[in-house]
Amino acid sequence: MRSAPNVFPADPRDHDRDSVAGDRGTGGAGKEVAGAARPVLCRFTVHHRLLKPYEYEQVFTATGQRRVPGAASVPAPPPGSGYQSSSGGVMLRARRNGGDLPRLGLIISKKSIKRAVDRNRVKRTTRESFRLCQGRLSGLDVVIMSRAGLGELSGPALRAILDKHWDALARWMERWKKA
RNA sequence: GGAGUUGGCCAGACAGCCGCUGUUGCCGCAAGGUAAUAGAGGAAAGUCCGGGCUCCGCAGGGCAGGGUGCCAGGUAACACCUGGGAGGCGUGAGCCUAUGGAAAGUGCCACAGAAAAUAUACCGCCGAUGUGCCGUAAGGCGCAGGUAAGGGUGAAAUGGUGCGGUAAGAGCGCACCGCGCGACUGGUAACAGGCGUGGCAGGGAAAACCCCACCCGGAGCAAGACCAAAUAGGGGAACGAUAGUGCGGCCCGCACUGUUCCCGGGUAGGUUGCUUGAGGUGUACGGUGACGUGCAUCCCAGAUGAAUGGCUGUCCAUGACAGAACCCGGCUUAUCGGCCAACUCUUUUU
Repeated sequence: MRSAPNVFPADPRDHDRDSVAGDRGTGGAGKEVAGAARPVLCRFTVHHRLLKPYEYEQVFTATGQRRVPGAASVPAPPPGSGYQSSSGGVMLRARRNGGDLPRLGLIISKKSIKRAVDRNRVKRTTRESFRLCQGRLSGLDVVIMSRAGLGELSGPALRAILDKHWDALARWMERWKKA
């Protein structure tokens, strides 16, 4: 016993959300205008995260580092599909995942940042920065690792470091698209 | 007003925008969308105790090992809390105490000191008693010996003060204090009080072993339970007028191979355990109190590569220590600043 008129306008809205590059937000009703005015790109859900050890392993294999010797389940990547950089206590590794969504994984070790409060703060700041920059990082799996001393940085300082990383990564992605 | 003691409370506030996780409603086949709502702490920490819960096991007794240690109560339980006793600190409110036994035994106590435990004679005092010598004598000098008052050493040296006593001294005698023992009185008890009695038993350490009393199974949510690809391949059933191989001269038959189904197993992964609880708040009653009982009312984080955040503005005037991971009760440690209540001391005024 579902009301038929409600079904119809809900469908196109859903498609807008799913397609990342969708730029046709000009709907008819007032509610839909408010919904389209929101920056749709700045969400951060479960699908934006690396969840399984296998997914982390793919990134490490693509950047030429095999962490677990027995991880034979990861197929050998084509050359040039991975990217890595390191500066300011932040190590970044990335690979193309073949899809549109960017995905983020965090490895913040207890060894590098001692206090749980600092670890949580670094994770939150990194996620927030990734969330705001994800429009330039589509189709990438990114893993952020921490080095010692990262816990002493303030929020703005950490954000500046991450912005540099995102810039470099986006440039690398542009070059690959032209080639 | 100043100084302080105890107990309790808060842990920047507000607004806007963008995000995250759970729950509920609606929409959607689903993925998901949308609205509402909730979303770290007083210590969430250290993991030092005590429990619940789970599995192993079945715990009745003994041994070993470990824990606790004045008494009574509270509690699910405790090493916690409350009340009391004893000792100590403080003018006081109050605070502190690893607070059973060292005359059951074994062992230890550096240095110093004569001696560190059956006490002892280094200095000192005496030399009444016995005796040697000198002297007419009074007496003197010695020896045997007496002595624990005084000195010195030490953390600690056979209880302290006073009087008597003596050759000098000594619980040798006496008084008071301290100590031990005995019965009595008060108290549930720890203990206290006075009475009688004993001349006094000797330092520390039980966080050395030990003795006494009481208590204690082990491992922990990565506990455990369930679903279950792939791979390996165990068991059972059914199907075989007919297949293949082996046994056999042949048939029946037997063994293995076959197809289908079921069971078992449990890896990757997933679900659950997972938050309604020795729960909070209010109130009445009982109790000095910890707390208990009754009634009413509320639902108050539940992530799992791990949510509770970011930016901007205003104000107070710069916000410390710090982040749940099965859950409770405690302890300990870290901590910027502030508020409230009760009480104490002191100054001034009335």
